[in-house]
Amino acid sequence: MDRLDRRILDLLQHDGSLTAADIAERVGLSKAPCWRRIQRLQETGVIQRTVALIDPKAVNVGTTVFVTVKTSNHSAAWFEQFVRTVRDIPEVTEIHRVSGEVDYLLRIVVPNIDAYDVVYKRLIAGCAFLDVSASFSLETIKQTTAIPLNYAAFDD
Amino acid sequence: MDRLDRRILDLLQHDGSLTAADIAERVGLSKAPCWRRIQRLQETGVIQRTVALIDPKAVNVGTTVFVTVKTSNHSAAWFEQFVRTVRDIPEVTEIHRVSGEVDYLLRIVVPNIDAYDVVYKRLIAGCAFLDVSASFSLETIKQTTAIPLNYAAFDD
DNA sequence: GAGATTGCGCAACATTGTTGCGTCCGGCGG
DNA sequence: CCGCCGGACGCAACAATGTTGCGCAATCTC
Repeated sequence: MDRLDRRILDLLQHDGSLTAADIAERVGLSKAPCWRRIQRLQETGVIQRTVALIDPKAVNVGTTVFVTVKTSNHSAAWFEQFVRTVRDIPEVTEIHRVSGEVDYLLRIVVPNIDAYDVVYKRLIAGCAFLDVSASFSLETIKQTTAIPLNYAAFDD
Repeated sequence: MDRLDRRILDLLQHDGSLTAADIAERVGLSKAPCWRRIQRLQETGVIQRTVALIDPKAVNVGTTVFVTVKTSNHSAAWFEQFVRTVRDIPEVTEIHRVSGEVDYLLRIVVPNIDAYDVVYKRLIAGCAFLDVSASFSLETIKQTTAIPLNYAAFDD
């Protein structure tokens, strides 16, 4: 993993439809070795996958909700039940166990508040919580999947 | 936008490297009209773009922090200054104005806690806050960019 | 300093993207 | 009831891109 790989990653995480020839030209390589680097980055899992990003509002799923959760039952059994409950709900796009006041933070994407309530009821039906608190996104000011690659520390 | 478009979108948001022929076969279409549908979805902005997803840990940027922010200055000028401050920080991957106890929620991606502190200092240098509270992700249980497309209400 | 290793570039071939055209189905007006 | 018209599909050809093998140069190792 050198500077070239980093530049390739940065190009691809902003535009995954770039051709190997495009990238080769921009990083100053010919297309075959560039393609092989991309291939290696995929096979080693540095590039997990490439996906299409859909405009949520264009498909009427434009409401994002952040839900914080507290549990009173800090057991492995509760955790497993919790994961089983939330992992397969497609509206739940992120689940983090976090430090601080709350125990878990969920990111939920739904068409509207009514649809959130359906998800909420499905949550509390599958699992016991000490507290569940929803915070609706009124305006998404920025949103990107790009990871900052300015940290030069990882030149192997 | 019909059922076929929805299936195409769902395939592409899980694997953007699928060829038009692959998708055509899975949705029961021949490749030309399928390609034209994909093209139309891109041109109308339903598909915003396709990107490569990078394993954060593979590039040593594996720490996610959720930062909630309160302001005492609810003015348009403050908002503009806030957006200017945070929008161009690459470590800040999401900015939401939210309902509830706090005013804004930021999602920040950094290599470690020290790097978060650098971002924090950059934040408070550019903008005045009533409160800033960080919550570190200790474990990412689920993470996806896929939007739930099970809502059949949008058959135009 | 010689051999081994790694990565690059060139060139050929396979696969996929892209376009034009003819056909079929469904809706609309005569 | 019939014929016209618009939209979407399928087929086939062509252009662009992905993919692979091979030879060469630079670097590292011993």
